[in-house]
Amino acid sequence: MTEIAVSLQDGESKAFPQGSPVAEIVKELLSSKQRKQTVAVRYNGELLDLSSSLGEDGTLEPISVYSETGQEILRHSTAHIMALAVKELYGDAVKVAIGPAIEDGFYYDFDREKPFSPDEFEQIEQKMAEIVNNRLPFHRREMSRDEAIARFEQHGETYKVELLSEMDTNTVSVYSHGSFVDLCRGPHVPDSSWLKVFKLLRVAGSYWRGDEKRQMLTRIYGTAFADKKELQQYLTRLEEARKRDHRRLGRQLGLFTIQDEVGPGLILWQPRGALLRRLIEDFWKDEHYRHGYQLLYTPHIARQDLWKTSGHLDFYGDNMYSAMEIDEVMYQLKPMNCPFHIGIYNADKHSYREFPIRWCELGTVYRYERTGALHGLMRVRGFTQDDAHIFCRPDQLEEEIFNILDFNLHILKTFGFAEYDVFLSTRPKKYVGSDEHWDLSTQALKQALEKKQLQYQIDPGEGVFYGPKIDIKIKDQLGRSWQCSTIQVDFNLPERFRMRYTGEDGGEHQPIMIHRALMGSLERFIGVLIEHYAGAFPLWMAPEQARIMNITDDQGEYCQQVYTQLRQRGIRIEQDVRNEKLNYKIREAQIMKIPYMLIVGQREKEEGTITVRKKDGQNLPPMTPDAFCDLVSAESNPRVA
RNA sequence: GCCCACGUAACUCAGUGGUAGAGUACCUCCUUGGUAAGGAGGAAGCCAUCGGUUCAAGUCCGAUCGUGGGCUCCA
Repeated sequence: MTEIAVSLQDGESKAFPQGSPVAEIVKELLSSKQRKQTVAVRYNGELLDLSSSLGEDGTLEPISVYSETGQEILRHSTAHIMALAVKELYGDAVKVAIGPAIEDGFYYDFDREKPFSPDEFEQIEQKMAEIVNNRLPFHRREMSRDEAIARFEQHGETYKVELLSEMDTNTVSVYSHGSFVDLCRGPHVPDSSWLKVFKLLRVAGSYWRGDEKRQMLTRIYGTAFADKKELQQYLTRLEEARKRDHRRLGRQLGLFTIQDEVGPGLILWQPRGALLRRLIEDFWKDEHYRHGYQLLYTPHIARQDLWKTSGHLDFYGDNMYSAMEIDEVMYQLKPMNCPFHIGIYNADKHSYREFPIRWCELGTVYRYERTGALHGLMRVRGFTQDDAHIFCRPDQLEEEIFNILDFNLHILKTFGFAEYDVFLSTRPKKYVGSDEHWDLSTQALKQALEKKQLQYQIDPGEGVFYGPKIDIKIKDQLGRSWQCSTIQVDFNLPERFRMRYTGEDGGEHQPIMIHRALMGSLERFIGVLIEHYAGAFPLWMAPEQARIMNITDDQGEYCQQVYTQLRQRGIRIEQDVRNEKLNYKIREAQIMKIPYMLIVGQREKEEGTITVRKKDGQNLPPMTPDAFCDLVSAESNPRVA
């Protein structure tokens, strides 16, 4: 007999024949209850819905386990079951911290003398499966904060006690399942039998409350899904993401290498990567010329005194490399380009009529990053910023910021990024400059954002020491966010370096300085680009646009001839005249993600043509090399791409 | 920097204390083949580095360097 079973979180359960109006039943059941509860709805024992939240107005919202909320509940409950399993296995040797659901899964932080190792996953998973099979109910209870503190203290759960003692509510909710009681807001599934599909993924260290001065805990990450198929899809997605990891593709496509001998976080650009970078740089320079910028070049080191004047030594010293002595004077590697641009400014007297002055530079800087922070191209120790500094009058500030935002979005769009997160970062704890200046510049950034009609979030206290900033973050394939663009107002350096201009009134005034980078750093930006395109770059930045290949040795000479012709016309072409089968050559070109393969056999040689095979496998009708040139030039302009 | 894992040929990886392995790439030869891997042979490794345990260490232990996943920090 088919039936619907509805179980409430407090353990009560009722069955009804199929066809019963589920929402009505649940509503009726819940109407006699005091609090919001999660209820499970099963058809023939199969889990169908997580229903929850009898709202204030008495309406019922069913929650599917496939919905975002449903998944979150599943995962959160799985985290609790994992904690229970761990407690049952290791008892008082383990203290629990926190265990939330996160994007794609959950984690739980534990404090244990010997950190967990993945070798223990099997044991824990087995225990979890056991608990799931026992259909252990989740019971929600409310108690006073003091009672809860007493309870957790008794069990030695000091982390929970710390959390509780900082809460300002009098009543808290706890969930119990078996021997494990956890401080938790809920909601949870009614019982553990809901949690069929889960997997522990990895262990990681994490500081208690995210504070590196506090206890290092062991975090176990896992995930849970409504069914096996969903889990499988998730694992497949991870695998796909791994395939487009820029470190893997960087190796495969011959773009860059990082070698122990040279040092961590220092990039060696291989010929193809160097070409890709040059194409990006050329485009960047060209666009800056069009947008009224002038290009600068500055050195990599400067006297230490310069960094004292700029305040970098005080505020950024931990990230700078040690000084070197040259002719009894101390010098240091630059972590930023700004002081040099200011030096160029101060080389001349300036008038308000020149403003805004827009100076840009692809400036290579060196910053000490802790080893654990390094990550492929994304986080390195030596990198090239696409830096610029704009000097203007206060009345030009807002408009200039607006212009930069506009330019910024144009550049990102050309590179194929239409989605990003925008943040406005405000005054940090460690800062220079007056509060008045900070407020003024924060306001200008805000207004420009609003005028540009950009959605943004406020990142409180995340500004640089010398000013507030707008950051634009791009997401990589694994969903990690990388800050690329940054626009920063600075009232500080102009003051420190006594920058001046002559105003309309003939008096001396101080210019406002804006720092900005659009791509952030070439290294990181290219890293994001590699993952974004999975290495298959658009024609305008593909290091190798075409590869010509002969079928037999007979066409070797013809191949060479066409190759030379196309190269002279500026096509980025390579030739493959090895004694290999065509299949083999195509396969290799395909793996290298080359947009066009030009095939020449006997037929083409006789007709003076080439056969063009596109990356997607499509063949174009035979054409002359000249016709191909026209085709490529039309397609390889970034401004129309 | 902190926690865990890892480091073997150019690359991807086997190798659970007893003579160092595979596939790919590379070199030579055969093959001249029309849209994603033709065949045969060859060369290639101080098993990251340093120290220890052992009759014996790629394998066990420690340190250092590096990498990966996180935490913290950040373009």
